[in-house]
Amino acid sequence: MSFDQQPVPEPDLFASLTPDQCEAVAHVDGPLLILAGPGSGKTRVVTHRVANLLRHGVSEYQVLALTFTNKAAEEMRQRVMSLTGRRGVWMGTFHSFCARLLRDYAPLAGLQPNFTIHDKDDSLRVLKQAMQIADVQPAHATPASIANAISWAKNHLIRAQDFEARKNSPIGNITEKLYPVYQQLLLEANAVDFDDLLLHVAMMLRENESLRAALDDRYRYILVDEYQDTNLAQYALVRSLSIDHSNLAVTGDPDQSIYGWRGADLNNILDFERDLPNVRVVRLEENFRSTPSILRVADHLIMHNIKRKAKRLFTSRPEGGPVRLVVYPTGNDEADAIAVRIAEEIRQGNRTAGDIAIFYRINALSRQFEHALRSAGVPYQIVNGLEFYQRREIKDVLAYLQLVNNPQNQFALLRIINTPTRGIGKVTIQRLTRHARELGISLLEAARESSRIETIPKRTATKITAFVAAYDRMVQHAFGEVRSAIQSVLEESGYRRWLIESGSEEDQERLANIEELVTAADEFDRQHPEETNRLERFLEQASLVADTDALEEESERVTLMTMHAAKGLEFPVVHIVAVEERLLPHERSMDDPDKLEEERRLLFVGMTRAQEELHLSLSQYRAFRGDRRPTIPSQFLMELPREQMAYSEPSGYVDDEPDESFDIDDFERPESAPPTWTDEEFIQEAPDEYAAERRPTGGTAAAERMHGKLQGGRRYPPSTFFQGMAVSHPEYGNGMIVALSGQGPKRTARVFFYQTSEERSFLLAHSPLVPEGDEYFA
DNA sequence: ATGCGCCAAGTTTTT
DNA sequence: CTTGGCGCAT
Repeated sequence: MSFDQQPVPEPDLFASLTPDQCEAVAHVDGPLLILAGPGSGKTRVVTHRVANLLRHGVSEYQVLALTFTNKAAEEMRQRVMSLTGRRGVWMGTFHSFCARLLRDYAPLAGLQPNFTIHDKDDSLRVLKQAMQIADVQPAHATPASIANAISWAKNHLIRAQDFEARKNSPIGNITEKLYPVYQQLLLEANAVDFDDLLLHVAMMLRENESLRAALDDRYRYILVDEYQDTNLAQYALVRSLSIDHSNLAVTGDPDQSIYGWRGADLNNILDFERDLPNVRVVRLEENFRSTPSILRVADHLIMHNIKRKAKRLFTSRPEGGPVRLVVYPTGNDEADAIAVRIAEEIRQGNRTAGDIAIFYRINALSRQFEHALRSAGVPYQIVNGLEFYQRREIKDVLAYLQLVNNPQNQFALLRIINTPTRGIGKVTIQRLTRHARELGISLLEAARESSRIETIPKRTATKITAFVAAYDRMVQHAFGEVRSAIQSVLEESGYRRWLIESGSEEDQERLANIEELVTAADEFDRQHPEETNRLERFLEQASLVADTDALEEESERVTLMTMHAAKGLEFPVVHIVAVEERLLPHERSMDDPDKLEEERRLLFVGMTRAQEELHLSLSQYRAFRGDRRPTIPSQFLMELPREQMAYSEPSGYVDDEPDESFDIDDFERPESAPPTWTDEEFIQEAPDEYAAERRPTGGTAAAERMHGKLQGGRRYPPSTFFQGMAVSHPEYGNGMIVALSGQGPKRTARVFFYQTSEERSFLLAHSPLVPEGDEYFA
């Protein structure tokens, strides 16, 4: 093909791209590795490249783009759409792609096309049933740990029949027994779990060369995003589709690999060049997102990792303010102070709520921040674990729909046969199950003929028959709009009436959630008017949504989420909280050097989400399992260029047990980082004698204060307090702050006390005032 | 069969 | 501080 015949790339695809970016966008045939640092415009490059492919005459149906989240896929789809006006490119998650493929070729995996996708919760139920059937009562393995082992095996393409326990592995031995039983149960229910989606498809392609070749031919150009997070099953899948046409382009960053725990293999990206012939490698190292100070701190941290490809991050953005590190007395103080700071920033018009995000290591930490933000009147959204589709009432309704779609799904049936309660109890279910197994029929079929089962009393059989009749009426609505299918379920099952009549506050909320589900169905109906298997698609979508998919980017709310969920996002202001040992790094990752490096990468990912401001914080004490425990600052903090950061410690906490407590200097500090922290809040707020003590010895004095050497110091930083705040005083009881005045050490609060109905003023730096509810922790 | 209440346990990250 | 699981009483 001569140059002249190539369509000339229209300038807009390459305009305002760096030379490196252009190189990646212009690449057409052959394998391509894009090593993209954080904020390097990766999505832009990928979408422009897709547009460029289409301009080169590649059919949109020959392009397959695999992402990690639906959200990322949706964003790409939008951008390609606006660049080219075309919609036919398959963009989606690995899991949704596999689900679709598996529906087309279900029999090859021993399934029917209407199979149900189980989430983790469902899988655990299946596993528990498997334990009953196999009659094992593991003493040293929890169901969750066995589920983990099975998941691990599946991610490594080890099927039930191939699984062999390592010697002396108790969990391994139990898994060896249970994995086949578990798998058999899934198969009988015509169901798969998350990992099966990948496993079945990978195996199908491995064992069926003609199918593999056909799909390889169909998907000529494959793009994989976040390649550093792919596991063996995903790797096998992608590789088997790029043998005859190895136009495989992957983007990723080894420093952002944070899913090792779920089987992601960093070697997939580290060895990519070795793995494919003639790989073109493009490095995107210029960062367009963060200020230099943020980037330096992140870079300093990640340099402590051994397993990485050296990479240099640079930016031409303006310097910006220093990264802040703040130490609070307690986790509540931390949450309150951050909430108050955010409220203030918004009030002053410096930021909008949507500019700001709070990241934490574990979901459990979200609570206190939620609470604090609510008290401060700041709108927020949580991207979080107990998400919508996990709620009981939603899962109940979905179970009805799943049974409608897949009558073999005994797990769905077990969930709803007595929900709402209709007099079909444990014993009856046992009898039904037994009958079903003896005759080799499904549980639903057994229920259908319950009147002919001798062990079941007539009265009970009548109830079962009524249930089956209701079910049959639901099925009649299965093929139209999803909305009417749900409405039919709600009416016929009596679920709606059940909730209405209960009258409890909680159930009213459930009702509202169900209405929300109806709305979601409505929307789905509108978006997929011509879809034939509508209900099935709706259920599939419901199973495969990710936490982050629910994130509303446009909404003016502060975003709370884990650092894992933050991947791929960016915010002008980022707070990373609870940077403490056992939390970050997490205690279960501290012993293993590889896991420790992953924790470091996780913090790196969190930091590099920040565009303009980055705040790190921790507390000396944190509530844990009910009681309060002293914390240890994260070892990662000792790896930061602290001389370039703003350190502050808004309060001198008095500590009874100095030895066990917090000492930020317990760790080695690089020679290049003398402790000359700028301490803005300290200078502003602390009495002079503290400052005098601090200067000559720097961080040591700070550490001493953390040790509680300063007797009689205040417990709460003045910035904790705000107007309207409920406070408590040991002498006067509970009250509310009606006014605040003065600055720094002279900051004064005027408090109205309920008991005495009088107002008093306090110098906050010295008063025993505490936020209401915290008085017990003095 | 249901429902309440107690006790125990366990809490990383997620498609 | 929560959730789940189990046992007992109705």
